[in-house]
Amino acid sequence: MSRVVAERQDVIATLAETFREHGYDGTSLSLITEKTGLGKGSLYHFFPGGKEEMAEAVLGDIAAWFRTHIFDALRNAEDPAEALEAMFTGVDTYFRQGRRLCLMGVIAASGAHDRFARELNGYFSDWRADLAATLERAGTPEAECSALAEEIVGGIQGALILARSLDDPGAFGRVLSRLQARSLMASAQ
Amino acid sequence: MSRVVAERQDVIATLAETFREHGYDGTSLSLITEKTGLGKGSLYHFFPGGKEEMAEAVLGDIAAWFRTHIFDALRNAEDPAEALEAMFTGVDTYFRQGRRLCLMGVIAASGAHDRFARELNGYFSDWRADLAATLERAGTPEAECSALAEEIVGGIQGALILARSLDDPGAFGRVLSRLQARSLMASAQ
DNA sequence: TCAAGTGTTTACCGATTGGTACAATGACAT
DNA sequence: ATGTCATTGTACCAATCGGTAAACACTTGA
Repeated sequence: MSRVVAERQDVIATLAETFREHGYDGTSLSLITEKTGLGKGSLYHFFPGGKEEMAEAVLGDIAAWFRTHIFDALRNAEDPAEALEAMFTGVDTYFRQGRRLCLMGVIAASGAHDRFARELNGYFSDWRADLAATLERAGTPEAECSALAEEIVGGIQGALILARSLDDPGAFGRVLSRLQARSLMASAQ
Repeated sequence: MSRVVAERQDVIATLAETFREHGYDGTSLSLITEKTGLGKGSLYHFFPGGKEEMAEAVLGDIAAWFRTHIFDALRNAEDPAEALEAMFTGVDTYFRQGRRLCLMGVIAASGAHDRFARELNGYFSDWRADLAATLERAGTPEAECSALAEEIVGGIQGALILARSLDDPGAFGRVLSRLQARSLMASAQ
């Protein structure tokens, strides 16, 4: 039983990397079969809904990870400034210093975006809301919080695309530090 | 002769919107046939290299547009501050107030990114370089220019993805104004 | 008038797509 | 030992994929 769950988690992790690298439409079942080592029989046993259900599972998994590791940490932190710092380092690690794309962004920029609109909307609006609240707790002027949160969440997505396009992962870290510095400046006002 | 060129330009414009909306892998030849009203024969007459050549033509067209309307305007402007303002309003118009994605970003976030790596790299590095130079001419501290340009170019991409994901085009304009304000602040120092 | 492009239509190609059906296998509790 | 049920391999499906071939019409300059 527990082994089954663990294997399913492994499959989801492999699916995530495959979708990240090839996009939703670029990920064929044969590619999934190759990457996961699972035949169609197994795949459709775990995900009766086929490719769409696989992507949903992956997006759900990612959303859960961010919820527990980033969003909850922002909301529950005693020291909001500390939580902000943890968010930036956590994000830098998660996206492998700019070498890994965000699957939410990948889907949003693909033709499949309307099929997963709910997941995308939830992810980004949760992040924006929790970040804005934490910025305010950290002392950022109230009028500034929402816009700054929007700028940071969007900036992270853009930095990932920029890093990949320029073939320069370092660009991600540079933009990230600037965004972090801005959140510090705002809360020091 | 001139009509042929005009028609080809129309086809490229339709191709661009189709790729933007459906991504590279999500754009099939039958979809292209439907959107352009051209059969395969005509399509392969104009673009013997098939889908890849169509995308290349579109990317080339977009790069040329930005070169003449944005990059050159930045470089040749007498008043750099004015050129910066023109860039932000031009970008806002081009991306239809956040309702239109950037095809360069769409390709970068897709599995086809390595096939068009040269185009992507050229677009983003040109933009970054010309923007950085203009920021410096506008009085931005030298050490700040390159990083700020990077932040702005990336920020625009991220804002487009954010706007689409939140189904809130206005988010694009809000981020854009903040980026513009920042470029003004930096050059006022 | 006629040859030479320039476009377009239509039929077709093998390969691959996402998905289904089902028999075989395996582990495991009774 | 046996029945149950989760898991898997294989064969198969119609539809669509990107691309090719060749006959066809239209314009145009000589």
